[in-house]
Amino acid sequence: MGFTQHGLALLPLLEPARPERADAARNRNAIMCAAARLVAERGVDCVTMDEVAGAAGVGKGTLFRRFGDRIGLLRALLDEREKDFQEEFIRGEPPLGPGAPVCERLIAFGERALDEIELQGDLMVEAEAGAPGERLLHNVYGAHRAHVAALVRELLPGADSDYIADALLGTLAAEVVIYQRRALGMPLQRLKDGWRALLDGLSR
Amino acid sequence: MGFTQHGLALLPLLEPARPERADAARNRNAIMCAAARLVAERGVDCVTMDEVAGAAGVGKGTLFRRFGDRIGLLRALLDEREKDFQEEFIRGEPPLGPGAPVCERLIAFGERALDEIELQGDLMVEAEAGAPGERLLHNVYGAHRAHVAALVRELLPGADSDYIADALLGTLAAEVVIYQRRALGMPLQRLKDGWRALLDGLSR
DNA sequence: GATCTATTCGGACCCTAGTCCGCTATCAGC
DNA sequence: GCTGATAGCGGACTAGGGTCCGAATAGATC
Repeated sequence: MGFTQHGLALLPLLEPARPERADAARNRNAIMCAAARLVAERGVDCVTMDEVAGAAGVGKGTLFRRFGDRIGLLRALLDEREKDFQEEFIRGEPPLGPGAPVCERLIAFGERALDEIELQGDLMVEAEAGAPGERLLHNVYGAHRAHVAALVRELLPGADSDYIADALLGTLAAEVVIYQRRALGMPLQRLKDGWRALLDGLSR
Repeated sequence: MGFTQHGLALLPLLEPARPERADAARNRNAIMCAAARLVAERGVDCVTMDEVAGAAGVGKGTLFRRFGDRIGLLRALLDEREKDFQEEFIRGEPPLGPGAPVCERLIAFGERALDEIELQGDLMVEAEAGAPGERLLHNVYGAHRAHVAALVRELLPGADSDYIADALLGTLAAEVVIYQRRALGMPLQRLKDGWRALLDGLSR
């Protein structure tokens, strides 16, 4: 497994003026590989930062310098797939990407997001669980929000698209989806149907 | 300020068989008064459990024995008002209580919930920020969910009322509302209008 | 290759939530 | 009142996240 530089998720952000030093890059890679392995082996909530540092063969200071905090590290682990997702809904094929009818794109967006949670929900829940409100201020939420709001603006020209975007994205928060899937035992398909019904209801 | 026994929020829960011992009741009261005072003075995120214990004149063990954890203490602080809220929407006057048209009741529910967040949002955010998903498993969410789902079931007989309840309550999560109010600067009235529009959209 | 500076490294340290268990106070029954 | 079982108390202790700063290293410049 190989990881590239940058821990951000919004697309074409300017790279740092000076490239990262060789030892720093080596360590970043070692840390992310170790973290990914430990998380896969033991589950995200049974991995401490000390263990990650130990497994990567670096000191704790290095770990925190690179990733800021635990949440930062987890987000970095999710970053690759998130970039793919963003690429798909911004420039990818319909129905997720441009070209399909707006309502179809929204449906596809939700279904894709639910699939992603199905795949790495635990990690996402933990990564969202930082300081209260932090996830909402982060790039990932911002990108999703901007995308959904833009589509809603097309779909319902008079409506408060920003508010509706938050409302819709609320149903796709990993915490909520995991609760519905595990605690309530709702099948994935039911959530997809519900999402579609929500959009149908709003656009009718 | 005086606080009564019990830390739960769902309505007529059976009281413990044997009433709490006198010293325990005294300590509970001292702790809650101290906690309420410290939170009011310094803001909820600047109060540690040690400080609360110190200010209440009890040991740390007592604090944790009574309230389980930090979240438990904060929830207990919110409990009185939450009980009032539940009383209002279950047995109170219309439009919040029974008697008004279902849609009106839902609108009133959301507006009341938003007002509550306006009043003690910080505390609520912090109290919701426990282990991921914990808030959803708690009595308070359960009670709100049951209420909203029941109303939705009446309003839209064919729909997936449980799913819709989660979707609607997502917009009333303290974390989201605080984000909209503070980070995005949305006025409270805009959130109330948005809530109403959401319900109009769904019931149309 | 020597030198110099900015960047990075790493582990000792701090803070706070939460646990544990021997000691103490309460109160029901006598 | 006395007494014994039971519930409650409290502070020393642990664990894990996050900080700090002197030491070490990369890599640009000469």
